[in-house]
Amino acid sequence: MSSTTKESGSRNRTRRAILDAAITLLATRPQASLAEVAEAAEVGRSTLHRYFPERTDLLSAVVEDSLAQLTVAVTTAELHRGTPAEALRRITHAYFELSPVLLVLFGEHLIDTRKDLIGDLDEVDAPVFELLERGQREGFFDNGVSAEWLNRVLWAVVYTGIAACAEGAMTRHAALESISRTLERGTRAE
Amino acid sequence: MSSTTKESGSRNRTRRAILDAAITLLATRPQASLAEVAEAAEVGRSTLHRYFPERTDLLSAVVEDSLAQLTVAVTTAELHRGTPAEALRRITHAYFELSPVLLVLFGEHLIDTRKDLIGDLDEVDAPVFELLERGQREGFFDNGVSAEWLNRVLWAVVYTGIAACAEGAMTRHAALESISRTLERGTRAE
DNA sequence: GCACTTTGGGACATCGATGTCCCACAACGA
DNA sequence: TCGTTGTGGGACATCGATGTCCCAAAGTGC
Repeated sequence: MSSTTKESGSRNRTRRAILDAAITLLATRPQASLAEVAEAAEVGRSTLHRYFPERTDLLSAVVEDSLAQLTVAVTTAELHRGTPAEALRRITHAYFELSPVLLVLFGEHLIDTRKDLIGDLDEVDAPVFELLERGQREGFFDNGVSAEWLNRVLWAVVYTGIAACAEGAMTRHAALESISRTLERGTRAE
Repeated sequence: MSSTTKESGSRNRTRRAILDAAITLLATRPQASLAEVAEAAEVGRSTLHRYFPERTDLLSAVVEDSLAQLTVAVTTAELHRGTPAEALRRITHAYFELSPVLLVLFGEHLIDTRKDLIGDLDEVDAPVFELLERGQREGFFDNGVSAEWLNRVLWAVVYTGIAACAEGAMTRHAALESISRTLERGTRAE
């Protein structure tokens, strides 16, 4: 509930630099060493250890920060507004823009570190879940599968687009278009 | 092109046991140690090293074996027969049954070891690609996205179902049903 | 039963990642 | 300017994973 409070200002900046670098790096290479993270953050290895004494401390902070960013995105999307189709498009877009965060959260390494944060993830995308259920009730989304399944598919398809971009197989625009199209068709009711 | 040829018979059995255990284990824990692999295969660590001197040797063999299994599955599915919808259902089913193999191939750790095997993967599911293109030509599958995209979505959705099963969130039957349903709707033309 | 093959496990060296400590130096604020 | 705060890098100990070697024991086929 508080991370950018207190502290000297320069401490906050350093902390953010480390976190940003870690998220970017761990998104593509979850097994990256702390030395690599420090280098990516343009920070000494001892400084990194000063902020995050152990590797798990860094991992936890990365996941927490990712969840925080995700929360902001979900909240901003105001999924209760407009038609389910429109809201789906908004959240899809929002997820896509959070590429590194998605990658970090989707990668399974968080399982190794903090089991308790998995529950937080469910909490964070509760609004998405509600959107999916609302869409099902209103006849927009497929009722033949569970809302949980739709949620999983949402994540998977967005992830696929991000991965395709990362490989250079598609442009961001093309990926976003394909994601939206496939999701709309795959999730809507007859 | 040859792996179960020659050799003493007991060597083949041991090799298979190691490979099977490795695929199963690495599917869920790509970073598992060689000691764990040996234990899972009920084999001494020195025996493991005798068959696969280095870790990369084991990883390569695992990927090669996975590709071989995938090849058999794709060939057996005879994707050129029947309607695209039927063929899609067959390959979906086949992929799903190969859960651990899919997990191993989908996990990115293969990228670290043998870049050259990625091309082999494209080669292996070339028939799937052809199916998707055929379906597009015949008006069964969505023409608004690329066949490559459809292929990625196919993998992603099957993977999602497998993951859901692994977490105990769904039964295998429910997962397979959801996968098929979502894929059919998500990929077909208007 | 005998010779050959295969196996299991211990002992050992090595390597990279991690974590700790310390100290000189730079940055910053009153 | 001076004291406080933050930083970078080196030295070091530790740990787990990896890889090598060897030998006694179990398994296999003739």
